[in-house]
Amino acid sequence: MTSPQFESQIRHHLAVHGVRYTRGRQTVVAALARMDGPRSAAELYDQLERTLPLSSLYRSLAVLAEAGVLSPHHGTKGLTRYELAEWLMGHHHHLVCIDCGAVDDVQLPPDLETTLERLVATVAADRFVATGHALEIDGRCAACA
Amino acid sequence: MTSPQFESQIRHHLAVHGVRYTRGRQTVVAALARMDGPRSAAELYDQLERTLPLSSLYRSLAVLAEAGVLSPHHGTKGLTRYELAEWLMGHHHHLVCIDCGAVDDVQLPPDLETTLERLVATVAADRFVATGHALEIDGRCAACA
DNA sequence: TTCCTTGCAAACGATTTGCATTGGA
DNA sequence: TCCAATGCAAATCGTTTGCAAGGAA
Repeated sequence: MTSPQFESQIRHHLAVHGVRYTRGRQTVVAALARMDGPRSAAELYDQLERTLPLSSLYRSLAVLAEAGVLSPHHGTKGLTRYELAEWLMGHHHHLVCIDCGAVDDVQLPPDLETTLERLVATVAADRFVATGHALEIDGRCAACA
Repeated sequence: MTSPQFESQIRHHLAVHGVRYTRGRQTVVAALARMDGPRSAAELYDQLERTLPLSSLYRSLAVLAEAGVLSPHHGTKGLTRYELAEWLMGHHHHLVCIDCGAVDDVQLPPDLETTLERLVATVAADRFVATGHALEIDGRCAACA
């Protein structure tokens, strides 16, 4: 199912947060771990061959996101897609193809990530308490260029 | 209503695109021009004191976005917020409140924007033809902090 | 006239919730 | 045991659409 290392990290994380890791929730996490990008409730529903009711799916996604295991990603058409949180997947940014819509992950070289973090801190400064950031780079992927 | 310079630029842009600049559409643009960040249909509806029916509002937003006068921004809670396109507003980034979902515009100081552009160019490098970028800074706004 | 736009209400699709039942610590 | 999780169906909420009436060219 889920890669074993995620399995134990998540189990521990949820235990600490007093959240049960039930079969339904494990199923959702396992499905997402198999994916190569964020997925919506409907997409997971299909992927799981409709064995898990949509309402349960939504509830699992909400609980797991609340617990910090998943992070929601709001995309086109009002769909919310979820992916494993950054502490599991690693901090990354997105390359979004303006032609085909494909989303690729990019990890910045440490020095650039540091630069970006300093930049964010400077900008947020007094008017805002920054807790995170996301850089989206728009352009054309190799296939579309 | 709308700052006169926007008024004429938009009017010309729409004429070129064969799209009428009706009173309803002018109202929507004027309302957005007064805002300091992207706004959803519901927010504009309230701002306009419910004088403009929601369905008309949605239709105006769709037409104006399609014509390139507005750009949509998909945010928390499945809401789509719109703002004047960058060719009108100038390039900027967003501060997004993770509690209330409010979105504020930030313009980076020129040196930081330059830094960011260099960073983007470096990252995109060979695998991607970058045409733009968007930095989202997540955190808590003054009201929610 | 001939399109395009508007308003109202009904329709939609994604997500949430009430409630009775099941399951896990 | 006992509270949390689940499933189903009904309810919500943002958004879209059908249709008839109101402009503008």
